[in-house]
Amino acid sequence: MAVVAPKQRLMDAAAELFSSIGYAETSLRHIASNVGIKAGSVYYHFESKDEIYTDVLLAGMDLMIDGFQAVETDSNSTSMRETLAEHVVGHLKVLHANLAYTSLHVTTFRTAPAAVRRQLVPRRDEYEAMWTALLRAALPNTPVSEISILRLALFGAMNSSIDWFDAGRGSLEEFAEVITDAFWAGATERQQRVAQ
Amino acid sequence: MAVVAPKQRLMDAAAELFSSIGYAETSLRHIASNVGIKAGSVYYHFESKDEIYTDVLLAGMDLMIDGFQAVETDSNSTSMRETLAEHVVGHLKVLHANLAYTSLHVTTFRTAPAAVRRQLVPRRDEYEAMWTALLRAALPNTPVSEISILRLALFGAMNSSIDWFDAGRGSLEEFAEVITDAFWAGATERQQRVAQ
DNA sequence: GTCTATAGTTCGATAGAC
DNA sequence: GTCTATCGAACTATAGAC
Repeated sequence: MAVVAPKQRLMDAAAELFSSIGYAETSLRHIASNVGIKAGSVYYHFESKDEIYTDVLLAGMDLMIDGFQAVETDSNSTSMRETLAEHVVGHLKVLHANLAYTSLHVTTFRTAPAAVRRQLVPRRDEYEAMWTALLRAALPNTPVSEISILRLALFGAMNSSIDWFDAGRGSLEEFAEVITDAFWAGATERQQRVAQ
Repeated sequence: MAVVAPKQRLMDAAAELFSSIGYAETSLRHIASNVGIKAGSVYYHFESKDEIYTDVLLAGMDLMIDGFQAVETDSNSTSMRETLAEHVVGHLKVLHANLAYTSLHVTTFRTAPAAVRRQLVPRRDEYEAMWTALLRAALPNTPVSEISILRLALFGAMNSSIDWFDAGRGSLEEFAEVITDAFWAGATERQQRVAQ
């Protein structure tokens, strides 16, 4: 029975603290103490605080990308409406199953050090491109500029749930349904209006 | 010709820095230097860094509340769909016209010191209640639990624009239209489904 | 692989001169 | 109302013992 790697345990502790009190407010002493070692020892595993941050953010985005691809693979949906719905559920499930890692992209990425941000941008672009392609396929008659807006608004709606979703008081599936209905009905209605 | 009050100038500088680099990363020395004074002098105007933060957040939320009420007063819309659209535009306009103040509620409020958060909660609740009442009036046949989800998703979609909206490449009105269509069409479609 | 000890910085806040 | 000077605390990161 393998023990969890120290590097992984440090990343878990760091992710938890980053997302609960913020990056700047989280000290290496605090991270280290949460895994039972001293601050100086952290430097055996990581070169800097920024490296921990970068690794955590990369891991978070990889989870989202893997989640998207898993939906593609498992899906046997017939309609685009259904495919979209599955991806919305998938996004929300991966997001909330790994909140400490994934929520940082919503909450703190914006003020991350430039060097950290630079290393993350390609991976984030990759995920965004997957969604753009999905929406273009689902709404072939919607102008590209509007697809952009739709994707950003959809991300905003889904990701805001990190602040308010409480697993004890509702299901992710219910939220996914409401959101999918909104964006699907709104976009198809607009398409019909333009077609007239 | 009255000069801008020093307190106001400090708040402007602080809000700008808080929103661009984050609260913890912003030093009093930096704020002070941006208005041409020294860090020690800030304490003549404010009791602490937290007090500046609280005042900025309160001012930001007051702007949103005033904006909502201004829409109510000016509105001569006939349909609920139109009233909702006006409020979406209003929210987005006030949000983006005062980004340094208002965006902090989206970006940093979550990790604000407990004492700061406590002083803000009533004011934020007030604004949220206005929107809940609006949505309940607009969608009288939608269950209350779903109104909650709709409001949170709508806020998420609207507020995410602080990260991506570029006044040079699109209009707030266009975004407001897309969003209003989405939430209106989705919610009304769901109502009809339930009614059947 | 973890420890102690500490260098070197920066921070919020205070005191007192002007 | 702003200044200088500084206190005490906290931080990242390094060096070297074990």
